[in-house]
Order: sequence, then structure tokens, then C-alpha cells
Amino acid sequence: MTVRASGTPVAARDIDAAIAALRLRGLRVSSARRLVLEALYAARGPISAERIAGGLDGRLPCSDLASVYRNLETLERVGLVRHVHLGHGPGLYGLATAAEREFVTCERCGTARSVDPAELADARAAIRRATGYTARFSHFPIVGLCARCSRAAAA
Amino acid sequence: MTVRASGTPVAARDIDAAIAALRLRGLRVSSARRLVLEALYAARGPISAERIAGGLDGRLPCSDLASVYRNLETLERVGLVRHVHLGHGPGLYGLATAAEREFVTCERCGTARSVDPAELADARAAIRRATGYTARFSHFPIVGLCARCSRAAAA
DNA sequence: TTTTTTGCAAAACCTTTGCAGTTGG
DNA sequence: CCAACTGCAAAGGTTTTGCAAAAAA
Repeated sequence: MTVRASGTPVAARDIDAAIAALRLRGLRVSSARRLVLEALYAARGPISAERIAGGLDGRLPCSDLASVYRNLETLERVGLVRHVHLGHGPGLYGLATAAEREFVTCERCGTARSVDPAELADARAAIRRATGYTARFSHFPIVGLCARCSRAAAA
Repeated sequence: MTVRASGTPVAARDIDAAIAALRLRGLRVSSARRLVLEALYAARGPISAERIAGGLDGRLPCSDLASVYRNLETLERVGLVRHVHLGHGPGLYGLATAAEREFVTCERCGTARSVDPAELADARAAIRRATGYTARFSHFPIVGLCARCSRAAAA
């Protein structure tokens, strides 16, 4: 298993800021690339490459899926984008925020939450004590049962 | 995301015990099924369906990959087998042990360890406090950096 | 004999790659 | 103009499915 190289987060307030960041690195601002950014800014959470290619269910022009994947990779290398694997199913892509986010997801109902890494400090410490590993739940989340499904499972 | 239904663990000491468990549920003991069990008993840790189909690199007769997947699903439903997703790459299948195991894996070097859930009790409690979720690291592991890669990353 | 299981082929799903043509700078 | 980027098509890796033939009980 290899971690895809990706730069430090470049939190861009809006599309123009993101585009500026691209130009700064000598990357071109093509319409396909702009479209990926528009979809990511329009979405309220991490979304799949397929949904981006589909123009967010028609709200935006469609684009080619292969180009979307290539652009997501580029944007991620630059640090504008991050992706997370919530269980099975496709990877989900979102804008990089200045503060990294970590994720928890319910394997029963599929709901996911993003969490401030600071809130998981105790958990990380406990994991380090128990295993020696330094956990990072930003790329692969904590998987378990949400409170509601936990209760349902107990019954 | 849905959890594949799978019974409570049926820890079988050896192949004969596993076969007895199959018969007990009215399942047939075909040679393909037996081969999957032999591969799982011969392996020292979780292995991919492909490696099972390949007869553990020639040490056992080959079998059909689709049948291997079907049999793994059957064996998992019965509770004789469990599988885990360690990062990208194929799922890894292993014998169900009486005591469930959980996993930690390093996203840098790929090494994985299995851990007694009891050792993660503090971590689980901290996660529950922080998020309300009850984490379960048996199907999707804790992903992070092992001690060695942690040190390397610090430099 | 009857029902389950197999083997093969094909497809489904997500992602990457090759390539000729287009486009941004 | 020229390197970067696109769209399309094809392939890669993992897993599932359909179906007729084989085998377990």
C-alpha cells in the first residue's frame, strides 16, 4: 500500500483563489479543470468522481470521467483537494480545508461525520499506547456503528 | 454501505471441525470448498481470494476464482471465515477465531498487525466519547503510521 | 434423483492509461 | 507555437452474476 503523494493543504476560499493557486504552479486553467472545482465548491461534502463528471446531477455541464480523475489527482497533488474512502464504494473527493478533517462512518446506515482531529486526540493517544501506531482517520475513516445503530444492535 | 450478513464466529480447530460445521448447516462439502478451507488453514494470516484460487502459489491445486469468492461468502455467512480490507488492494480472508481480532495497518510501509479488541478498549471509549460512534476495527482497520514510519516521517 | 455447487464466460464497478487532437498561455 | 490538457476508447484490478454441466447427498 502506498500513499499517493499530496501537498500540504491549500485552503482556497473560493474558485478564484483556487485558480490563482493553480496558476501559481504553472498549471493551466482549462474548462474541464474549472468544472471540477465548481462541482467541489457547489457540493456540501465529499463527492464521487462520477458525480462530478455528471455535473452534480445536471446542475453543471458534464465532463469526461477520465479527465475528472486526472484533474482530481492534480488538484490533490497541489493540495487543493483531498479524498477519503468511506467503506466500500467509490472514493469521495472534497476541498482541502486549512485544518485537516478526520472521518467516522457507520457501517450499518452509512452515515458519516467529519471530525476535528483535536477531538480525536485521546483516541489517538490510546491507540498509540496500545499499538505503537499513529492513527490518521482522514484518508480511511473510523468505521463502526453510530449511536442510533448501536442502540438498535443492542436490541 | 451495507454490512454483509455474517454469523457469529465459528472457531473450528481444524478442517474436520470446519467441515462438520458445514454439514451441520446442510451445506455440501465439495472439493472446491474443501480447497478454500485448506488454503485458509495453511496460510498464516489473512490472504486474498486470488491467492486461494492459485493454490497458495502452487502448494495446493488451483480452483476457480469465482467459486472461491462464492465459497468465501458462504463460509463467512456461516461464521467460519472473516475478511478485512487493509488499505487498497483486494480483501483478505482468514479463519474466524473464537475471539474477534482487530487490525492496525501502516499506510506508508503496508505492515499490518492484528490486535486483541480488549487492548483497544480505551481507544474505543475515547472515540465513543468524542463521536458517539462505537468503533469496530475488524472489517476496516485503524490506518496510520507504524512506529518506525512515524519516526521516519518526523525527520 | 434432486438440489447444491462448479467452471467458464461475461459483466459490473472503480480507476488508470494510451493516444491523437485541442487548447491555454 | 508548444507544452499541457482533453475526450474517447481501451485496459486493469477486484468482485459479482448467469447459466449449463457436474457432483454431493
